[in-house]
Amino acid sequence: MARMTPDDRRAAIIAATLAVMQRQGIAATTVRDVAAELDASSGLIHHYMTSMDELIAEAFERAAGADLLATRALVEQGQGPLEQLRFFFDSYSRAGDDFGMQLWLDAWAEAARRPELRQTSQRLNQAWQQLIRSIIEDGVRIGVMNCTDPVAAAWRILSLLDGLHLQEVAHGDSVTSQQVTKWSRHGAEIELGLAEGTLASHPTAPGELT
Amino acid sequence: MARMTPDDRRAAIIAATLAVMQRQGIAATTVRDVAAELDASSGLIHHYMTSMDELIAEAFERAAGADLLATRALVEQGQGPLEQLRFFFDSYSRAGDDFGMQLWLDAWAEAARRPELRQTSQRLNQAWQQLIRSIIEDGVRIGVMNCTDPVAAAWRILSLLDGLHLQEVAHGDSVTSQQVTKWSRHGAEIELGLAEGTLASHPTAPGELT
DNA sequence: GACGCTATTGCGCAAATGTCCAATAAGCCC
DNA sequence: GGGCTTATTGGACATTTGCGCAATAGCGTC
Repeated sequence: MARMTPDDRRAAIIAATLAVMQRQGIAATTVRDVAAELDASSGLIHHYMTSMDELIAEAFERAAGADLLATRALVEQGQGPLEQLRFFFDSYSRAGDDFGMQLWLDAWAEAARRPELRQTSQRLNQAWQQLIRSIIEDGVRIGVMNCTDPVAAAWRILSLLDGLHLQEVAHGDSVTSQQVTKWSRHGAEIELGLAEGTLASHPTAPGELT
Repeated sequence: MARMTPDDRRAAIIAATLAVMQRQGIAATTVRDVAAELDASSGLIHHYMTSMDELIAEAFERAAGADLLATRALVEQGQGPLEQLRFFFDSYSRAGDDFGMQLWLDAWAEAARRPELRQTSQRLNQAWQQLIRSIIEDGVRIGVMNCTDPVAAAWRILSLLDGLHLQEVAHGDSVTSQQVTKWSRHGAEIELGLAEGTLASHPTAPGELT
């Protein structure tokens, strides 16, 4: 294997770990799999990471953190809180695809037993909630949303999204992807006193995929 | 080890598995741990269970199924849909204590890799949703609840509960137990067009703990 | 071109895991 | 009490895991 600078190698290891994690889930990710993905030796991973925990926590943070940044960036392009919330849902459906969501399921379950992973997962979930909360507070301030407790409402909207996605990813045909999209948006409409359809997917959202 | 009838032994194995699962999580439950809990040999477990998957699925079903039955029983004691829904929340907070909920987190995450567990988990989640749905349909029929899509509303209420509990169990101090109770009930009130406080914990609910 | 630093290798080790199987012994019927 | 059924044992086996270590090789410096 070509010799690399420590920074580059570290980044490459995390990227490879991420690929394996997405393919097999956190629990089934092994040092040897990561090494194979890198086409390198297993010893190399331990030369950079002191433990498997550290490796997993760091890779998860990178994956989930990237989703958060992408959503934040898209939200900031929205004109006003309503469009911002619409973009939020657009982006979240994409970030919460099967791969990403299985990662979150693993992280939540493993959080009880992996302290580093737990911290990362908690911090990112709080960041998601704050993103929603600030949109709601803006919406209330300019009078397009109705909400007496933005903190609670933000946790509810986030939890509803996660709970629905969870059913879709864990059980497949209980709840379909379209239902998650439709039901979660409608839930937010009810929560914030919006007319039905207000949060329906914006057909010309910037950065839209498919 | 004393010789037992197959039925009794099978029940004992499942009970022991459950104890280990609660202590260590589903992913970390091993045949040897279960055998040690039983104070029996590891071979005995495979004499009754064809695979580890079956063992785990069956133990999970027993634990989660009991919670469902308990909640159903309590709900049936409610006079009218409003009290029934109140009892539902009372019972769910109890069923969803840290042990029970961590089990669900493990189950959802492991569902992708354990087909039998996946089936069990999916079936039970659907049963929970149907329980809520039937309460809502009754409530709409007699005019005390307002809901145009009981199926979607039931999934939302269940997912909201799961999503909030998830934060509480996985992250501890992001969301407190009281907030889960308060926020999930208020979410259902908004969803069903009920006055705030309608679903607040009933002080004299039968079978109430603590 | 020689030298030194260190990225990289490749194997070995100990522990853990699911599964299987021949041997043992406990209860039941005659 | 003898014999049959089968619950139960206890360990063997192959595999996988995280981790450590001595050896090797790539790259910069003089």
